[in-house]
Amino acid sequence: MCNRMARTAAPSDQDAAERSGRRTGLERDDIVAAALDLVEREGPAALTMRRLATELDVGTPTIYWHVASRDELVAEVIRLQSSRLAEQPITGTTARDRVFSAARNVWTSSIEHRATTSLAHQTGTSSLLAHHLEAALVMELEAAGLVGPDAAEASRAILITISGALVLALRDLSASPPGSRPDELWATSNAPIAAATRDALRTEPDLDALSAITLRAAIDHFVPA
Amino acid sequence: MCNRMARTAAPSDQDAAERSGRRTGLERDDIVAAALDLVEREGPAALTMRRLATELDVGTPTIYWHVASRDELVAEVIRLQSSRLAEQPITGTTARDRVFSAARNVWTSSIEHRATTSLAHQTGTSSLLAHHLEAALVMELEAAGLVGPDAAEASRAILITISGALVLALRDLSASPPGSRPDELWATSNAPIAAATRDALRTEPDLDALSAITLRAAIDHFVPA
DNA sequence: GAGTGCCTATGACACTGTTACAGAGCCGGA
DNA sequence: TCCGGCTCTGTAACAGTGTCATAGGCACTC
Repeated sequence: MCNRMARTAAPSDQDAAERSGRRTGLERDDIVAAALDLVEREGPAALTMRRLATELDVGTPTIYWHVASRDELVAEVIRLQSSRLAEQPITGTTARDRVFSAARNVWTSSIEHRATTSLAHQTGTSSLLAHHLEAALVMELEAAGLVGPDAAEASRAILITISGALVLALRDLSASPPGSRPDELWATSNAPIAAATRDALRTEPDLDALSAITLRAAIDHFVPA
Repeated sequence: MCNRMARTAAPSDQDAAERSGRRTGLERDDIVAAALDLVEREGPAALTMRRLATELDVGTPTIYWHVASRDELVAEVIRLQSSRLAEQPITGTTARDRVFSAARNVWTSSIEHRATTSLAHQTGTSSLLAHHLEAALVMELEAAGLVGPDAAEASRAILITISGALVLALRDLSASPPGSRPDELWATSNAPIAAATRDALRTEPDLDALSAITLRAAIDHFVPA
């Protein structure tokens, strides 16, 4: 027992300079940054300890010296991405518009970095990823007059709407086995449904618009005008 | 080339009797049923080909003779569970109440069989799992006066609401690494938020109630009274 | 009895996360 | 100058995973 778990605490910034002539200069932050880059480039499945080690031209145990486990690495990757996403501009003049804008920031950035979003989703760290943007959303809710449990409830309802739409938007239809894609299901279904409805259900939805509409509905319900 | 992929088509029911004295009588349906049972008992992670083979007192290749791959097995498990979930009673007199009841059936059955729901979620087969209940929902939407794209849009918005709440309800907080749980995040956050709001965000939400409220909001917006 | 198909076990391959161990390179002190 | 110790890294391995090539057994038909 001795080594690992180093630098789990915060103070790891000022010593970056004096440690100049270490070995390879490989730092925890470098590993996390490389991991995030790898995920963004080649998807969540590419984030393998060996693969990441190869990317850094290093052995796998080296990574384990800086990071306790893959789970912790993933959490750190999500944390980094979360901080990069912070501080997005919120537009609008009315309270509802500003809340919508703040919520929309979560959606757009999740879609733009879908690989990282999927990774967070798979590892149950979505709340970590969205935390900064969620804080901005809560601030707008308070500005709209909601405080305490009301603000929490509205915030959660809004995020439920977004993450539900993300589930649909991020799933990989090409990876699902034949016969389990929605359009096939509706095509072979014998439910007593109008042909027009069936056709509508078979077409790929415009999730960007659908997400916006559902979001509006939630905001109109929870945020006072 | 020869064997596998057997019985991928439908006609596999009437020959169940005449094949009485085969070998062990192990059938594709038995494997799928055992897999579903295993998942319900010990969670999605327990569904391993070797584990399932041991459960059936059989070698792994035997499973691969009946089933092409793990993905196909999972799809079949979800399909089985979906058919078991079908035909749940819908209550209510008004159109909106009946739509709410149909949508609520998806929620309650997903929560009751959370292991299977998680499995479907992880493998991107959620639409397969919910398909029968979704069909019932669409029928109620048509009864409420929505047809074609309108019905499809309302159906999707409602399912977005439910699956979003399920994402929150099914995540395993104990598995997430320290520092990434929502209550910790809000405790350490320095966002300019009222203390009451922060406290509310730190408490575990009543997702059952929250899901119902958000669902009501969506229905009120999409389904005419 | 011989042959043909259906079904099954043995054993292996490539891959994953993780770690025990041995050893480099640099630091401070004697 | 040497030397111990700390920090970091490579080699090799363990226990898992999904998947498959191969060989064989069983029940049936001719």
